[in-house]
Amino acid sequence: MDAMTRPAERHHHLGLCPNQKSTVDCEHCRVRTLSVCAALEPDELQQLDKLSHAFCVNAKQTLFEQDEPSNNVYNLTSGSVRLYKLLPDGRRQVVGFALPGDFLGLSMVEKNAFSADALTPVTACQFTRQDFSEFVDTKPHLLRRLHSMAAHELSLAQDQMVILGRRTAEEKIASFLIGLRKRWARISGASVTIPLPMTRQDIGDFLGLTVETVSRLMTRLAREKAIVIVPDGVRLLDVPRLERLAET
Amino acid sequence: MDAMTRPAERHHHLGLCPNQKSTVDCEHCRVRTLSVCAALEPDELQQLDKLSHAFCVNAKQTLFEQDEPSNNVYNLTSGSVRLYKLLPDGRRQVVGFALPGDFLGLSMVEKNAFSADALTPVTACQFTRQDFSEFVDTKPHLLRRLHSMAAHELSLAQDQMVILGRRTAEEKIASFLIGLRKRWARISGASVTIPLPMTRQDIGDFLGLTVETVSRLMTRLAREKAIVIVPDGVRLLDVPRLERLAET
DNA sequence: CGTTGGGTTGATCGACCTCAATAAAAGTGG
DNA sequence: CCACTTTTATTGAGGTCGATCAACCCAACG
Repeated sequence: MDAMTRPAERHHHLGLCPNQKSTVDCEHCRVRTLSVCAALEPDELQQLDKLSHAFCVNAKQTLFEQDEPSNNVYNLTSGSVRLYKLLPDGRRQVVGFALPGDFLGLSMVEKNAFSADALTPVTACQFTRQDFSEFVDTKPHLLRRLHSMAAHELSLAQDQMVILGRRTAEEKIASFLIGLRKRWARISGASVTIPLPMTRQDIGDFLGLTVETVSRLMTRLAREKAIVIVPDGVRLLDVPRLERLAET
Repeated sequence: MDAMTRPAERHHHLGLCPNQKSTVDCEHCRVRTLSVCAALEPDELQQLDKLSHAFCVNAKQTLFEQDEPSNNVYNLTSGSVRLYKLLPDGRRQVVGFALPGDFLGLSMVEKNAFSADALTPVTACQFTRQDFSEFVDTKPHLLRRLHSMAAHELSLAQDQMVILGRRTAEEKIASFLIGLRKRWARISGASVTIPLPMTRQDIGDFLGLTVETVSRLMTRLAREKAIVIVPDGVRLLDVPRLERLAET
């Protein structure tokens, strides 16, 4: 899978950001049909492209931080991003992982509700919030699209509330794997091997568990032949069993 | 507080729905400035009013159910509503409580993502999803408003993820009380006494706790003079302390 | 009245956390 | 390429917070 090549990219030295425009051409953009751009006609796509800045960072770089003014919005074209909130005492809650095609800044509010940093090298189309907001004002169908993506995000957040509030550790892990599999499938097609660009700590902070619990349960699922742990990813052997654990 | 009069209304016999239109007149609607209607000009308000059906149910009645086609959307004018998801084995996660001014059906999708039932007698402006959706299509600024309300919902959902994933039981209770206080303040002005139209079980299902834990911690906060438990509500004595427990 | 639903309280249990050690992998500099 | 550090992952032993199980109270209501 294309997605599985990313771990290699990790080895770029920090600061050596690949010297490329994030998309040479919106027409041939690999994530166009997944992203907010799916709502646009060719001519509109061109107009929007004029406002776009190629954006590109290496792993571990910060895109933006919680409570800071949100000057930019991003349409992610490759790589993955961790979205999280910090409590004053350092506890962390990961509120989501952004994958190619995802839009950061859907709500177009003044301040960032969370921090975002790159888990892998990331490319994106960047817009100033102002530019993007003004463009949206001239294209009601784009606003519709934005709204429907926000509605989808809300639905995912509510599913996550069920997972956090009412599921056991094992069910949380299974739900996480099944959910991620579904998201990768939209992007790069169905596969039993799914990339895990995030650390165990990140997974724990997403599921309300400790690193140790995540590690133990992944090991146990592997011992019981439900999964195989591979470098930077996981292979799902017994999808039905995982789905049973995760079922709504 | 007006809101505190609701518990008395609870004693209406089921089936005896108060015989009144939910709002005689949009112009004088008490929740207009809070609700989706705030985006509308007087003439638009009139147009929308033509599509509206007065909706009115008693406590414990169902508004709509998870996974059913969402034929209607609602603009809540009085009362409160429990929104929840059920797992196949009966575990329940309350994903939110809707209060006057809240809109149910923000995302305008085909199927309900959760069930909703009245905690108190409820009045609302009801629209068919079709009617409302078509109306929205003619009013981009209304779509903007809808989107901004959805963005706000998303933000609340993410805050709830932090509460569910990374807070202790005591912090959960404090966050819940402080959060609800803030919401009631928007509706009926600041007050130290906040109505709790929901049961301890509902609070537990919202916070990922059992009834017993909710009860124990409320009792403890009361014993320590942080709150006073009153019929169908709570009086916050030591707001600073609760805010410290709840702080972001 | 008896029944029912909601709330409180106590005793006990266990899932997950904490603390600690080790292992494995990735980055760094000579 | 090899030593060294740093980061991430795994595993074990023991503790704890909140769950479970059970009893009881009380107000509402038929």
